Amino acid sequence: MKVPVKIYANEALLEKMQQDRTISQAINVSKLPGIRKFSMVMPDGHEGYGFPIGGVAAFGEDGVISPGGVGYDINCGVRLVRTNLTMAEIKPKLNALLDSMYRNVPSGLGSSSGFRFNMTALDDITKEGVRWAVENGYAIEDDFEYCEENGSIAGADPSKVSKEAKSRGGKQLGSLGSGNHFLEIEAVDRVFDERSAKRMGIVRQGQILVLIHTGSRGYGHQTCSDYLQKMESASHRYNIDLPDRELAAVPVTSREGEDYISAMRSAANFAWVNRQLITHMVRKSFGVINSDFEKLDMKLIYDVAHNIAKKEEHMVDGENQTLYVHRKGATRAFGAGSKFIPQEYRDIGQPVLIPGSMGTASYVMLGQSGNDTLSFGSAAHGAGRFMSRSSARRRYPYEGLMSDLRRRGIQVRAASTDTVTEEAPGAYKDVDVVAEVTEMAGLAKRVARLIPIGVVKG
DNA sequence: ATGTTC
Repeated sequence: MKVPVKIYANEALLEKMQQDRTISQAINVSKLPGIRKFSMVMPDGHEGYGFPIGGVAAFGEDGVISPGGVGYDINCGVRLVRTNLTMAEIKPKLNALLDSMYRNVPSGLGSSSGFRFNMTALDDITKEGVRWAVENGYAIEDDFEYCEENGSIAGADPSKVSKEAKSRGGKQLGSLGSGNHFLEIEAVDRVFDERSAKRMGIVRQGQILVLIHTGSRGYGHQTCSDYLQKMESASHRYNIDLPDRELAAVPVTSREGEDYISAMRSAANFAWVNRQLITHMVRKSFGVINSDFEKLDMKLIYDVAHNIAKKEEHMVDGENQTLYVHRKGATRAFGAGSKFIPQEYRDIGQPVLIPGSMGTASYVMLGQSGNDTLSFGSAAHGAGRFMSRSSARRRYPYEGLMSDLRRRGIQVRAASTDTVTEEAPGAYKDVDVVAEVTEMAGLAKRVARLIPIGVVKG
């Protein structure tokens, strides 16, 4: 090990991590060339491909970049949109709203969207990200302001993305996908920090918000696969000693490394535009509540990436260093004062969105000052899976699960019964515990707890 | 996560 492994957990979360390969995977990561300070696991960590999910690792310019440290779903992430509606106003129209959202936003495995972009347009989109969406009428100016990286990460080069990735992804831009991806109608359940909540336009208990969780679909998946394959042989060529072949990695300064970074950034912009197009359709869907949805104040609160590697400056051994921070199932969580936080939030910290599993709470948090030293400014990304998909399917039969959710006041629209059972609340860790541990560790602090009243799933 | 073993 070149650096220690640091795990943020309480006893129960740690015990769970000890039952799969989470910790041995974090140890493997700690052996990679050029790693700085720690190989880390966030409180929601569990076993993943090569790197643990919930893993954070930063490499210097003498170090490596690894697709396994980003994940298959490049820039999988979450965005939160507010409304000025209350629970009482929306309740009578909730079914119509969910039907409208389910109709307007294609979901499910292999789903394609109603948008059609040719290859030139797709390349422009992945170069420019949300800036393209603003210029083409799919976003308002504020949407750009309230995305991490403005939803437009620099250095994307779609010529480094395969034709296959483009042809898979092109028809999927503006679709939700499957697995744990969702659209959720949330009601504010509890506010922990009124001043900060107000800054985000969260002003009362029972206020309705919309949470959108999806990523780069087949475009990012194919890009990850392509580069894992290329790097497997390249890793050997650069004499990188891999403790696990799933950790395929190359020097950040190598041709293969630079190509992957350019392709990954293209996929990241794809994901931001995907969440943006879905936002556009969600806003339109609210037409069933008010024919003029612009009266509903549906502003973007924030959009975070939780599967990405970012070039950032951090203090290491008393000097400012350029690092490639891999966050896989982990959220950037910069504290107050960072110039990378929108002006409106700069004195309170970067919003961190922690979605729970279907039917459980989600959290709005803020990056804490001092987090930079602790975790390169990172926090958890969700509840974290507790049970395998197959176990969840066996344990939670569809009909019983649906009636249980209905009893708790949660309406569900889903493309697949298997997806619903695989995503049963019991298949995940307790998000309340993850949020509490994240706060106690000094990574991010709780601002608001949200509870779902309507869910659209793939 | 994913045209879920192209």
